[in-house]
Amino acid sequence: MPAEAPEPGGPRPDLLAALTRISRLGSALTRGRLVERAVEETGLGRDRAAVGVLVALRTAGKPLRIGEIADRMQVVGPHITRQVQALEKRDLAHRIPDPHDARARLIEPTAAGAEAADRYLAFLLGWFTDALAEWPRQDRDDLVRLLSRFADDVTTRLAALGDGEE
Amino acid sequence: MPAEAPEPGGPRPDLLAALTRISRLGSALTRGRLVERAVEETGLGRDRAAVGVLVALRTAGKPLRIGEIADRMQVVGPHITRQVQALEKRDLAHRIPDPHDARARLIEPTAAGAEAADRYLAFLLGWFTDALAEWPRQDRDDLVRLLSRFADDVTTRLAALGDGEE
DNA sequence: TATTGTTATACTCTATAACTATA
DNA sequence: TATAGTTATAGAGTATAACAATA
Repeated sequence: MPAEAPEPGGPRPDLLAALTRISRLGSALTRGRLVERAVEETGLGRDRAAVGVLVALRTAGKPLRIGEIADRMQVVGPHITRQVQALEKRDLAHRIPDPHDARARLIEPTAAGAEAADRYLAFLLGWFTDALAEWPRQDRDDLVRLLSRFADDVTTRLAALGDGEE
Repeated sequence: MPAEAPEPGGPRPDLLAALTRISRLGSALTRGRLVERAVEETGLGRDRAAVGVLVALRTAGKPLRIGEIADRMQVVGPHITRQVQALEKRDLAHRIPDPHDARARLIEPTAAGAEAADRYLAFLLGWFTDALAEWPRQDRDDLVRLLSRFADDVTTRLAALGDGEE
């Protein structure tokens, strides 16, 4: 009987299958060769974590405080402190005083750092653009639209999980 | 001029924005409280990695060799060896001889292990079902369909990156 | 000689705790 | 007293290298 018209809110096996695929994809992207190649594309070593900070700064488009970077990347402060120190050593970022708060410093990519971040992003964007190149236009548009909304929805719900409770 | 009708294959800023969101979502899911809660739901400790193995076995629906588990999870063999040892100690899985190859053993969840995996999956599936509950039916269907295809496409291309070259 | 798995070891990313300086 | 950041330390997850047993 349940084969006819499943209730709109019920659990869906295809959703489970999709989540399984996405989960695998997530690990493959995080640890796999694509990001490795993209990091190599920056011309620097293969320090993924530091590149992540650089990308956060680049996409922000303005200098950020340590705490702001940590929030955006959803990691704790000390981790960012260390990555920024690594970036500074290689002249990819530098600290400038925060005019409004002497406790804080603003982190800003150097010209070399900004270029490295751009190469990284261009490589990834190109790769995914290729991956979608043969898709029908409508499907591509739908995917980007729905994926963005999905990510936003889920991120919001995850934040709620973190705060008060479920 | 580029505001009118962008060429179908060109780079899209909205794709970059979507990738940024998805990337953040990925980290939040991997390290965040949702999976933590789902793992707690199993009734076992908070050993995410071991639960991953259990889920791989459960979704396979049949006993798997160490190498098969490693392939599906896209990690190396020694890692699986250790997780399976942990599962065995807690009576969540056990090894049985492979009738076709005396070098290998087949890993099979115990009843307790299978139930734990089911609780984990049910929790996650329920959470995502809730997250999509207020979406229009059509959008939900499209998302699941396109997301699955996207994951498959990208996984295939990633595998190609690993093999020959690209 | 090639393959399956194990043991031992090391590395990457990230967290927690304790502390300093400024607000 | 609360907040921003740093230093020091620890842990989870996963990789690499060397090896054992069987094919």
